[in-house]
Amino acid sequence: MVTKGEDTRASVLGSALSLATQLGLDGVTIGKLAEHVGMSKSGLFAHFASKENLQVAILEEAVERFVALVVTPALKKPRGEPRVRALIDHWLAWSKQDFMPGGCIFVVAGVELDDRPGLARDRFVASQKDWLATLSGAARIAIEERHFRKDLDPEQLAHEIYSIAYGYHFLRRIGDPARADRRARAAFERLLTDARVA
Amino acid sequence: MVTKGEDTRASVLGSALSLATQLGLDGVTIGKLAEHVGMSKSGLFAHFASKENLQVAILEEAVERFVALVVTPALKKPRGEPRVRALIDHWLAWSKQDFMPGGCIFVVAGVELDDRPGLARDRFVASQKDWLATLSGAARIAIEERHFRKDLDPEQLAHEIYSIAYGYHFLRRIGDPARADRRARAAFERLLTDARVA
DNA sequence: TGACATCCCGCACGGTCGTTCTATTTTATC
DNA sequence: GATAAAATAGAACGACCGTGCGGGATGTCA
Repeated sequence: MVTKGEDTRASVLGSALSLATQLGLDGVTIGKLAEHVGMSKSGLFAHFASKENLQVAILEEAVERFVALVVTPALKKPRGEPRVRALIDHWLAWSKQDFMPGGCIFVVAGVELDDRPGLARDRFVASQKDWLATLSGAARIAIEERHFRKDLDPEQLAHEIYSIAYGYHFLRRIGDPARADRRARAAFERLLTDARVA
Repeated sequence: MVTKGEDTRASVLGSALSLATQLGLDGVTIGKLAEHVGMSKSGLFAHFASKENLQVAILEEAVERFVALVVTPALKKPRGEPRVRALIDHWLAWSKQDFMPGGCIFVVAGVELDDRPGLARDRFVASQKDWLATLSGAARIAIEERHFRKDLDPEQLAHEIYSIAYGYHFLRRIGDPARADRRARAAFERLLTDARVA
């Protein structure tokens, strides 16, 4: 059964996630968030007990959605290159989700939490390590399936996929988003072509 | 002649730049900055007249240093691939500069200014467009010099160099910085190898 | 319907924010 | 060394920050 409190908390987190992509994790103040969801500061605050907890909760909400929208669907694809491609495709779609009007929350969090030890940073770093492991794992499977070259370094591939996606996030804002999309896809194609067996 | 005011302003901007890489542009509050340089809030504030101006000034200081440390030295290298390589090498060194303890200021600014129209954002976007133009220009010259393939898309190459560098910035923080460095360099090598004439 | 737990609000607290005054000190010029 | 100009300090402002407390509203279940 879903209590009223859990319900409120979930919808607050949805708004908080959206706000965080635009204003940063620090920019999501209790006051602004409360106004945004039509609650009092203190009423909202009671759900999280501290701002740091709120930030961690935002990250956990984001990870949950990321897994649901990117990782899980890709795992249903056949092992090997198709699964790697699915991860990439869903990832590109991810940073355009409506609930993240300011772009990928992990990019935002990465910059902010960089130099700030604490629970939020720990949670973020763990999520990114997980994600890199997922990427390199999929690449390793593609090698096993003989889709990719035997001498391919799966972690290097994961690193480069990660870079292109993060670069995409920035370049989309500087120039024409459609062009950035095309260029990112072209970069991925070059990457995959290079990874395939000769 | 250098007046006292110009001198103070310059040293304040140096501190502000350092702080901004760790706390973000918004995180550089007048109070913290004043304490950091041993001045009063109001005395410091008089130099910039508004926080937005301060942020723009920080960006201009950063651009100036970037040109001096990355662009200008590379322009002294021979046209073609050597110059492209120099741009890349100096760029990697750039984000490790002592005066940017929190990493590349442009990455930080990019995330923060994303959704915030204003002078600071305008200044940032202009700087990044300039930089992309410099990169693709160097690539175009390398094509003319027959170092790179004739059918190479210089803007695509610029886009990919940009992505690898920005990805490097993030990956350096998640795992082992030395490993991130090696992987970024490997990615660049692959990029250049692919760009060369067959 | 009554009892009780949960949820939420109003209010207040000490701090810090950006910014604006006025006054004082320091610097540059003759 | 006098004087005008520039640089800095001090105190104050209204606004917002994160956070705690006490009580009223709302939901849950016998």
